[in-house]
Amino acid sequence: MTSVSDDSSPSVRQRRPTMRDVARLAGVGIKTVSRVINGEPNVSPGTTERVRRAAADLLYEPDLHAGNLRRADGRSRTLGLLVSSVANPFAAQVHRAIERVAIEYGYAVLAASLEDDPAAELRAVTALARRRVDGFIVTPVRDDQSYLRVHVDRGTPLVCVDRAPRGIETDCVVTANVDGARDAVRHLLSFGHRRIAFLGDLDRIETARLRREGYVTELAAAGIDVDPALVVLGLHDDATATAVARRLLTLPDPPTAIFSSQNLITIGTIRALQQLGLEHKVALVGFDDVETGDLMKPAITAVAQDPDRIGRLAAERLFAHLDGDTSPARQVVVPTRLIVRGSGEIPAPGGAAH
Amino acid sequence: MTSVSDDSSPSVRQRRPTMRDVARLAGVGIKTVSRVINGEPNVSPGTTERVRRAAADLLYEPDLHAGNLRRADGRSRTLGLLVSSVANPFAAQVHRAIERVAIEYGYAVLAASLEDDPAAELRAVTALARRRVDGFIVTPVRDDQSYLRVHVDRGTPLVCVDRAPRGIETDCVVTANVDGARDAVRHLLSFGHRRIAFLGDLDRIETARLRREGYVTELAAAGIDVDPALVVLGLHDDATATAVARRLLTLPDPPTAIFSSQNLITIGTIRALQQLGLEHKVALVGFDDVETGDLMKPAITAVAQDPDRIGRLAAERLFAHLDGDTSPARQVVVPTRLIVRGSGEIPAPGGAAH
DNA sequence: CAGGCTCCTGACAACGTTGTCGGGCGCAAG
DNA sequence: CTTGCGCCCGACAACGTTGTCAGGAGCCTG
Repeated sequence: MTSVSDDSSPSVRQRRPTMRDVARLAGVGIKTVSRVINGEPNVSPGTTERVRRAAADLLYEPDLHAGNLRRADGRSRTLGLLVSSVANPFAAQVHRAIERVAIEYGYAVLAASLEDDPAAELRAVTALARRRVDGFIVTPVRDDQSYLRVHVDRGTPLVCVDRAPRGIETDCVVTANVDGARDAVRHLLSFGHRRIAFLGDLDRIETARLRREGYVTELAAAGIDVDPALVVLGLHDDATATAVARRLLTLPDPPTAIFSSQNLITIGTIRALQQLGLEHKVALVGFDDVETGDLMKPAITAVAQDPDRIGRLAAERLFAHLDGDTSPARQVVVPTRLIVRGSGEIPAPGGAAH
Repeated sequence: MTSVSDDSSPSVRQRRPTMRDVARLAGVGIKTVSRVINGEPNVSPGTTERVRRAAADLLYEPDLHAGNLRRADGRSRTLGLLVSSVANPFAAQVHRAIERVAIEYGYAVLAASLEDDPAAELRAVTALARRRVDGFIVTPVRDDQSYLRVHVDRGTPLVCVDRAPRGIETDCVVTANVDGARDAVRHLLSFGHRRIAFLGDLDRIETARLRREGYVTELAAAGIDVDPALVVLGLHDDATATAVARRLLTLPDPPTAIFSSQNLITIGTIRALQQLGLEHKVALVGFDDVETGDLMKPAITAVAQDPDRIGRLAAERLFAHLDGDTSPARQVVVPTRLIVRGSGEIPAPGGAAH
C-alpha cells in the first residue's frame, strides 16, 4: 500500500515529519505513535499496524535527541572516543574494536582524533560533553585528567585506553609496556648484545616512559650500565627517527642492537639501517608490530600489542558501568607477544661483551 | 573567586546543572544566560560577568541537542561519516582529513565503519539520521543509494567519497581509478611485459571494477588480448591474494608482471612472490600505496592515491552545501601519482612479446 | 447487576534550550 | 514636560519527544 510519494526528479526541500504527522495520518494520538515506535506494550494490533504504515509512508525517523530530553534514563546511545590519532594503525584498530562492541549495544561512536595535542583533548571532551555522550573512552594526552572527574560524578562513565589517567581513579586498559620492553631487551641480550640503543617517543607520553623503564630495568638486571649516548627520546615521526638512528649507527662505538619503542620509530630506524647497509648486521626489535614487517629483509622482530583486545575490553568495561556496575576502578593490563622474524636474532659481533 | 566545590574523595553522583541553575545563581533570567552563553549582544558587561562566573562555578555545559530543538537552523554541528572500514589505512587517512576540516567549522564527526557490508550501510545511515547529523559523507557500499534522496530532500546534504553513488545525483570525490590503473599497466608495458596479471577486489565494489576497466583498456590500446587466466577478481584480504598469486605464478605459462589493484592484495602478492623467490623476477605494481613499500626488497612501485586531498575536498563540498551552495552535483576526480621504487621496473624476460 | 480488573488510548506537562515580544529604564530631541 | 528611541532584561511559548495520569471499553466475578 505504501504510496510512493510523487517521484518527480526536481527534488524539493521537504519538512521532516514528526510524530504529530504520523499520528494525524494514522488517526491516533501522538502518544500512541510513541508507544508503537518504542515497542511499548498495550497497543492493539490494528492500531499498531496503522501507525507502522503511516510511519513508513512518511519515512518517519524519530528524533533521538528530542526523546532523550524527556526520557527517564536520558541516554543518547552515543559514546565519545578520544583517540591519539586516527591515522595511527594501532589506534585505528582500537577504534574498530570499540565500534564493534558499541554496535552490539546499539550505540554509535563519536570519535575525535587528538594528534597528541593536549589542547585538543580538552576541546574534544567539551564537544562530546555538550552532545551528552553516555560515556567516554579516552586516550590520555594531557598530564592530568582530573578535569574529567566532574563528568564521572554526573553519571558519564569513563574508561581510559592505552595510557593510564592521572588525577582521577578510573578503569583503564593498557598494554604491558614495561614487561613488553623487558622482553624485547632480554631477547636482544640473549643474542649476546651489550650495546643496545633505545629510541623513544616524546617522554611526556606515558607509554614512552614505561617502555624506557622496561629497557633500563632489564639492562640493570643483566648487570649492564645504560650508556646515555645510546638513549634518545623525543622522537615522534619516522623522519626524525631515521636521522637519529643514522647518527647513532655512525658513532665511533655504535650500538650492535636497537630497541625502537614505537611503530613509526621502528620504520624510521629500518630506513636508516637500509641506507647504511647495516640491516643484516645490527639487530632490531620494535615495540608495536609493523603490519608488513614480515615482508622486509630481514623481517622485523617485534613486540606486538593487541589493539583488538584492548579496544574490546575498554568498551566492555564502559558498558558494564552503563549497566550499573559500580565496582572500584581497576587497571587491566593486556600482555604483549614477541614475534620473532629475523631482525632481532642477528647476533652481536664477537658474541662477547664489550 | 571560583569556589572549588568540596573536594572530598568519595565522589557522589550529582545533578547536571542547567541554564536555570546558572540563572538562579547569577540572579538573572534564564534567557539572559542563554544570551551570554551564545554571545548574543545587548547584555551589560556586569551581568555578563556574573553569568560567566556562575556558569564556571557550576561547571555548566550547555546541552547542544536541547538547543537545536528550538534553534532556528536546527543544526547539531555534527556530521556523519560512513567509511568502508576504520582499519583500512586509506579510509583512516580520509577520515582524518575530514575531521580536520570539521574541527575548523566547529563540527564533530560521528563515524561508522561499514566493513563493506551493505546492511551496515543502511543501519548506519538510520542511526545517524536519528541523531540528526547535519550532513553525510558516505563511502557507498550498496549498489543503490537512492534511499538517501529523502535525507537530501529534507535538507541533509550528502557527499560521497571514494566511490560514485548510484540512484542519486550528488557531489562525489573519487580517485582517478581508470587513469591510475592505465598508468600502472602502461608502466609495465613499457618494460616489455605482455603477460600482465590482474588481481582485483570484489567486483561489486566500484573502484575494483574501474581499475579492471583501466587494465583492460590499456592492454587493448597496446593491441594485447586479455588472457582470462591472468585475471582474478573477488579478492578481499591478503591471505586469499597470496594463495591466488601463488597459483598464477606456478602456471605453465605464468605472468611476467602483476598489477594488484588494492592495498591488501598487493601485500598478499608480495608475500607470494617472496615465498616463491620471484620478487626480483616478476614485476609488480600496486594500486594504493603500501606505507612501508620503500622498505621492501625490491621496494614497491605503486599508484598512490591522495586520501588527504579526497577527504578535504569531500568535507569542503559538504560545508559548502551547509553554507547554502546549491550548485548542481559534480564529481571531483583526484588524480593518482605513480611512485617508482623498483618492483615495477623489472623487465620482461627476453624483452619481446610472447 | 454492581464492582473491579485489564486493556487501550489520548490530554497534558515536562525535558533544556532558544525565538518572540513587550516592559522598564535612561537619554536625546522636540 | 512629552515623545521617541535604544539598550537591557525576563515571561512565555515552542521545539519533538516521553512520563503520568485519568478515562472508557470490555470482561469476569460475586
